[in-house]
Amino acid sequence: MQKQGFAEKLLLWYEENHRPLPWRDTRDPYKIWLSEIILQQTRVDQGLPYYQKFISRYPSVKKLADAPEADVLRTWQGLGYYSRARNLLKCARIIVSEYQGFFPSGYHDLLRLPGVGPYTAAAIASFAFEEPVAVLDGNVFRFTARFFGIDTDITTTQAGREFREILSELLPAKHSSRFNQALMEFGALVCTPKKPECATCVFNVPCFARQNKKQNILPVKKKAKPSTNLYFNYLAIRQGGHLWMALRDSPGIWQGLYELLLIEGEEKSIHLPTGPVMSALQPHIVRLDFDEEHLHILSHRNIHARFYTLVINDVKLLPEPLRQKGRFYTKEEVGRLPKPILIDKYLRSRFF
DNA sequence: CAGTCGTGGTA
DNA sequence: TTACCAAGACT
Repeated sequence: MQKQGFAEKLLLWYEENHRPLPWRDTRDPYKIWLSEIILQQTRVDQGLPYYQKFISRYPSVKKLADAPEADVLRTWQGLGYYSRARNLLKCARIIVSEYQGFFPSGYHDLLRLPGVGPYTAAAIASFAFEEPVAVLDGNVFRFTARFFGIDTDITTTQAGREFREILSELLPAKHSSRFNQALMEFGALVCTPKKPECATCVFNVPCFARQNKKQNILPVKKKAKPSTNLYFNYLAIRQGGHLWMALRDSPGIWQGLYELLLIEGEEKSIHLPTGPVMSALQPHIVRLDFDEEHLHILSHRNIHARFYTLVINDVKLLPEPLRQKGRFYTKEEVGRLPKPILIDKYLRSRFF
């Protein structure tokens, strides 16, 4: 199949079938950047409401740059991969302070921004500035691997070089932005991971995977290593109408979000957690309840969480463990804090 | 380079 | 139910 014929067929399909999305027909780098960060490892259906919220609360990069991190994380709450939100804010502040509020237009300058990797830099350079660079996301890798029958593991850097070379060659001189978006949309709607729509696919005749019935083999992707278990005992400590919460400030899961008092266990246990923290709290406990274990699944962790509700008496001097990291918050304050979805769901069922 | 980082949807 | 995985980036 000739290069020009391929591009023409793809663009024709795109005009007829693409989804109308708010960031699609704009050249506004702010909107394109925002949508691309939100859509990293995230489906359009899940990301769309967040995009609307962000545009509504932060209509410009300047407004975003002025926001406190906790507010940005609260807006991001529920989307996951929270480093994206922290880097989003970092990046906005750099755009304002070092670029006078205007995004750089070149791939290599964009690549230096926090949270902007090879994919996102190419997407912004292409969609906002019509730079003729190939945009390689999961959709493009999948379609390309199937169509050309490439069995290189797409998680390797070698695959990056190999696929980039093929797509750079395929990229038309004109309408490269449209071409890139079309290829991604095609992967998302037709050449899907499971049960691709080969019967109606406009490329089904020349497609290697279709010819060789290897739609389920390609693309080749290294398997994720199995999840490990974590055992979280959360203490919802209440005093009057207040609830004790603390910031997770160390790098790792849920950095920047707020949670209840966490006592991590080594293994599954039906017993009340023990240790110095519990000992310090013990004399102040007025009431104690607990409920069944919640299993919270992350991409690489299984969190077995058990929540304990403690009501403690109104002492002047807080027990030492409670003074160190967090403090008591009112219900209104708790509602505004960014929280892991696990914590948010628990509080909605038992606290609010 | 391998490990880390969320959440929700699908088969 | 289990496994996969979605418009990746960072360390």
